[in-house]
Amino acid sequence: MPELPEVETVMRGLTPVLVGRTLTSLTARRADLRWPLPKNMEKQLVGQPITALERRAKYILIHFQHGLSLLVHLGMSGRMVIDDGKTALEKHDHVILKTDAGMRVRFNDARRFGMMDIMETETARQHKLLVHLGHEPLSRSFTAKSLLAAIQTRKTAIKTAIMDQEVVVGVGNIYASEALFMAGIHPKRSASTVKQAEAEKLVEAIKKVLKRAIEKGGSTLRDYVQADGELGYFQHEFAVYGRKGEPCKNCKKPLEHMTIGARSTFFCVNCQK
DNA sequence: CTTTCGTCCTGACTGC
DNA sequence: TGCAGTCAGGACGAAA
Repeated sequence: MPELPEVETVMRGLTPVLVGRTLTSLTARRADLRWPLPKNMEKQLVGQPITALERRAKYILIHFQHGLSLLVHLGMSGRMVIDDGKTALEKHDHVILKTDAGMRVRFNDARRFGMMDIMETETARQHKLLVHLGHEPLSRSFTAKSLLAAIQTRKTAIKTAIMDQEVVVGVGNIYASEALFMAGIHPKRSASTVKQAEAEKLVEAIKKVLKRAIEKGGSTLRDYVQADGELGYFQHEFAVYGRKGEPCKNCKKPLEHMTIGARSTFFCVNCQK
């Protein structure tokens, strides 16, 4: 389940394989993922040098020299598998990229919640999927002040609010539970009731939780092509997520579970108010 | 405008 | 062991 740290890790792993290389082939093995794949992907991108990779929210942008960019979202089950192009393709390998260095990148996505699109690099920020995105959580612009401004009129649960990409991007279901636990805020609290001091703690917690996860991903990136060629899916140590009934690491009281906005939520009723 | 809910998809897991 | 049913989840888009 790729959240921001996973996407960041995948992007960092792809960078040395792709940047500075020329795309020698691109094969779309089906016409759609979540939505139809762009028309003539191959014609638009093959033969072009890749100049840079970038992450925005949970999207990866692959920039090409001729001014087009490939936008990729991993969805729920999307993976980027790097290999030398000599092994057999696997089930759910939907899009295959090859470079002039002989490396192959396979976009494998069992559930097909992922997506790809091609856009002009210059106007990428105006793309309908990117234009409404809120602050990057690890940027300086994401502060208690900016968070409060975004949520002070919102009556929805604070957990739902921080998962809203217009408020702050990249906080998915898992890290939302983790960050709220770290900040001592009950996930069901109305967002509008969050006070300045709590917002400060929450912003701090979101940054810390995400940074820690990226560092863990980073540690597995030393040899970015792992034995199985898979990038960036590392073991997490969660404080609350998936730990219903287990003792709170803080107070030992059994952790609780509830559904908020149709999403599984874990918290400590004693430590989070 | 805000908020909720349905939807897409398939593998993993549960219960009988 | 097999099968049916349930759950998981990002984010759009429709509905309330």
